[in-house]
Amino acid sequence: MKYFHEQIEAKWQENWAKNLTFAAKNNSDKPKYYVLDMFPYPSGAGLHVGHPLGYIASDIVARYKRHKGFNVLHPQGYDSFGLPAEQYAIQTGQHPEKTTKENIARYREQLDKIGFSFDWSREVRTSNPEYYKWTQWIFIQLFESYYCKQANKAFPISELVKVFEAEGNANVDLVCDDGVELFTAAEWNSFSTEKQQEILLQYRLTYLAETEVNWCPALGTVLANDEIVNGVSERGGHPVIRKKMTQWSMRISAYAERLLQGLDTIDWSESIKESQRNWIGKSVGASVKFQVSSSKFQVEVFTTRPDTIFGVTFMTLAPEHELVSQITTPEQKAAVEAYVEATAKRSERERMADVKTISGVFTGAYAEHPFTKEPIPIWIGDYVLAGYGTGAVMAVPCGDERDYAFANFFKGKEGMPEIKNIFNQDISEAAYAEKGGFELVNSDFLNGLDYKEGTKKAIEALEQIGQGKGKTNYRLRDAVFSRQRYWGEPFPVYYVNGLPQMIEVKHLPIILPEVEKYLPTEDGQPPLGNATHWAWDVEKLSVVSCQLIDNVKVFPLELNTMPGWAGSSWYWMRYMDAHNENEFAGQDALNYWENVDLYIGGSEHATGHLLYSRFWNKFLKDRGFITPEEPFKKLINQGMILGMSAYIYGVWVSFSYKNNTNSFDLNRMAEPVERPFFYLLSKEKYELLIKENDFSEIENWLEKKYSKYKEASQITSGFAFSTTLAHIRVPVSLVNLSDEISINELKNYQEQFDSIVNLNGDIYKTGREVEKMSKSFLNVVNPDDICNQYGADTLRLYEMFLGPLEQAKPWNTAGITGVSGFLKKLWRLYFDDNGLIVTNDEPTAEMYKSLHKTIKKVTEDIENFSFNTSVSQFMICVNELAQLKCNHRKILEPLAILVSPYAPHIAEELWNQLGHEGSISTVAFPIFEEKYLVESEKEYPVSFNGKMRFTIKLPLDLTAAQIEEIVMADERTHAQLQGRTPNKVIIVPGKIINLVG
RNA sequence: GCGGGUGUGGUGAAAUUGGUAGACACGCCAGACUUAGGAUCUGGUGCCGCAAGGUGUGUAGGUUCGAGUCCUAUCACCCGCACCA
Repeated sequence: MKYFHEQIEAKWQENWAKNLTFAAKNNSDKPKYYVLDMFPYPSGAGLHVGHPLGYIASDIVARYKRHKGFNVLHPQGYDSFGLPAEQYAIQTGQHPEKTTKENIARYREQLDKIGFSFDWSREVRTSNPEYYKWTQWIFIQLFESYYCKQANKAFPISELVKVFEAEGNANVDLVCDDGVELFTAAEWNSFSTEKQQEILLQYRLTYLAETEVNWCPALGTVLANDEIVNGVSERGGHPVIRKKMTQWSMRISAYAERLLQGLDTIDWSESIKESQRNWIGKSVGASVKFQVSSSKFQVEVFTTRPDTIFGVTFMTLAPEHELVSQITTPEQKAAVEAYVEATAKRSERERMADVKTISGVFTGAYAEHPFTKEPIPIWIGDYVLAGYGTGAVMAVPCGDERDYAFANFFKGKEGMPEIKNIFNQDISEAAYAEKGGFELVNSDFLNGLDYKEGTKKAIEALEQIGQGKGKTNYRLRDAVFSRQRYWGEPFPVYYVNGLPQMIEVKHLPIILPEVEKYLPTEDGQPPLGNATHWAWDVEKLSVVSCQLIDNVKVFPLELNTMPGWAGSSWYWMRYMDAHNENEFAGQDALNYWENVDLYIGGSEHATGHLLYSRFWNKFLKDRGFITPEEPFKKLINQGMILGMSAYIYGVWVSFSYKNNTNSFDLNRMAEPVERPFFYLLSKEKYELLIKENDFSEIENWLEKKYSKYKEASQITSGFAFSTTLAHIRVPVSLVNLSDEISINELKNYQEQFDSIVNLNGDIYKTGREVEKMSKSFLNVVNPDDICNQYGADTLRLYEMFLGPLEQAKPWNTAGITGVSGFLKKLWRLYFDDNGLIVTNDEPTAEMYKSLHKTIKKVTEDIENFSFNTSVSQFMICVNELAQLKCNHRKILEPLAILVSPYAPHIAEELWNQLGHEGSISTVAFPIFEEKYLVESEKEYPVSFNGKMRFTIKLPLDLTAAQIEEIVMADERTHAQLQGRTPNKVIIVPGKIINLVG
């Protein structure tokens, strides 16, 4: 009986689906284990072999935990709102829902082929109204909450109203917008409802405010900071500009400290934690207020070096700073305005690109030093960022490189005084930016102090005169939550007199309306502006036609939609109780599953999804909906699987000639002149050509071949070839396991390869290079193809065998024969040509040893997520058992269970063929027993001065003295020592023997 | 510039945490069986050397009886952040 994966795998996949083998129960006597994959965005391109890597790893853990007696939750779903489907809709007019459904169907088909043990009965799709109903609900909860700094948690906004009614807002310590006005209880109670609403908006955890946002004109939408990479949009790479817009934001900054502290409690990789710490960007220092001379204005700055307060030489404001226009003197007005305008025109990217160019303008205004009362000139400069701190700095050139460079650049100009040095250090060449190794001088009451003492004392003094205080600043900004897109969750919000009103929870979901076009409207409204039925009737309590809007009973609905990360910021909770119609998940289910024990996904979500998810989790905890502080206890980032692009090498040859007056491109002329063609060279030859820059061979060949042209076309002069070296990617699907490609096949494949000329026959050996796996690089390997040819079990084993899960590694299909052969070998332990050969004989000690070695290793490996070494161990074990001619049930039954998390289909089949009913998936995992590994002898390595010379087999119960005696008597020892006596003999029983001297 | 990570055969990678470096595979070489081989099986394969032997984990030092593993310095590459005050 031979091993045919085709028959086995389809059979078991059907069996699992039919019997709901992997459906998890929400109550059980077993301990729970929740293992989750980052759910995919179903793109039109389908899966390549890189995508399932993490799913295979998590599936092994899920299956292993079931064997170990856990009640395992291992769900899967789709992050199905998002930009690509919408872009496609704009191009084709197809509803994104349609393409999304098609893509999901294709994903599901591909996933099913790999034999995952997902509990599909809990599938979620973020674009389903039953799901986004609860995304809308969470949004409302955030709106109805505020954050108390003292209690360090969120509370219902209704409680804040009570506080305002009783005592106003002067004594509350809450996270809110900058510059909220102070009021007493009496004032609050006298305010109109509208005014009260406006004030509350400044405290809510999701709020509507005019803020400076990242506007991407090409995508027609705003983007959050984490959606911008190097100044351009993450999707599509379009430029992004700063723009003031009224947008929904999430007050994630309220959670900055908890998001930072929480990192110490979770088992994530150091690099992801570091990314998050970086993103949160905590810095401790002080805020200092400078009075602007002869005016009512104050400039507030944030500094991490309050100890250098006496070194302040000037101040710099960001060009966007609101005080700029108010403090600039008439003489400087023109120059300042020109500078501000020039800065505004530059994109974020341009500004980032040239950080070395120093620019700035003096405003003409002066501030007063808080202690010396000396005048300090106020400048503007684009090295100061509007978005960080207060958008203003106190410049201390002696202690900061940027201030130093700025001061030197404008040295001698109006408004730029001599640099003040407050360190007992030389600053003639550069600033002294260290936080140690100095003593403060020229600093009045700070003289003689160091950084630590100086900082402390400076803050105390500033507090005394009311011009500063200790402050912790975070780089983390509130997250913009509106998108001017169609394919996202609609907000459950309508507007009365421009003020947002929440729709009552019982009327959710507010379903995404149909639109004619997915583009923005002509007057620049978001796509939902195209909807005809998009107004809220407060009497009928339903969505009605926009024509009925009267702003009395019928009001306009919000036209923005939520960003892509909304739906993914809580989905792990929905899996716990995926069909609950009354709650986002039931209390019992939430209490039972708590949070995710193991989360596997890509590191590209380090600062986006993973930060937002932690934020929502903490919020829902604060409001008493859930109990865990963190959503994902352990996180593993699988490494990227890279592609092996195939290249052909050669020269592009094209022709041109000149007659007396005109230059012609012969390629454009009618026959008989040929088109440019690609003349193939071997990779070695190509590299040699590049090195030596010698084209004579090709040119000679061309000269010969085309001499007839010269005659035929009667061109006597100016006929020329141009040759350009190039290497071109070819589809890896056409390349065989020996890297060879048929030129004919390639020509038939695509027109662009038509012009290839190969003088060495039809077969060409391509060069391989490791690159990102991508459709555009023609190097995508499809898991379906691997499953069809080698089987899902082989694919699973090979993906794990490639190397450590977290490492990036190239995919090379050629190597798959190793694991494919292993499965065949495994099968042959159980079957020969005539059928089952398993016996009930008692296995030998060696067979037990091989098995238990494997039990030990595989158990440890799975616990340590070291899947590649498990596969090696399986191979070792099967090789040994084959050598031992082992066909003993007592060995082969446990072996099938050991293999089953990795290669579940073959394991099920073997289990059944061994006469068991039902699935192997919950059979107890074999237990390692030390007794089978106990050895009586050891092959000792004998070293002389640390160099291993020979080995000697000795009983393990010998003492060191006995070993020494035997070794010293050995002939080979005498040969090595050549009469010398060792100075020292080191013997570690059971390990090593080393003779020194 | 700051932070995180990685350097081991022709290739992917192992190494019980200080104890025989290169397990397990791919590839390659030789052989067997075959009409055939991209099937199967056997043996070999770090490098130099016919061999004895020498040498070898990015580089240079150090600790140790013994270092891929620990310490110091240094180089290269990858990832993240970056005028963050």
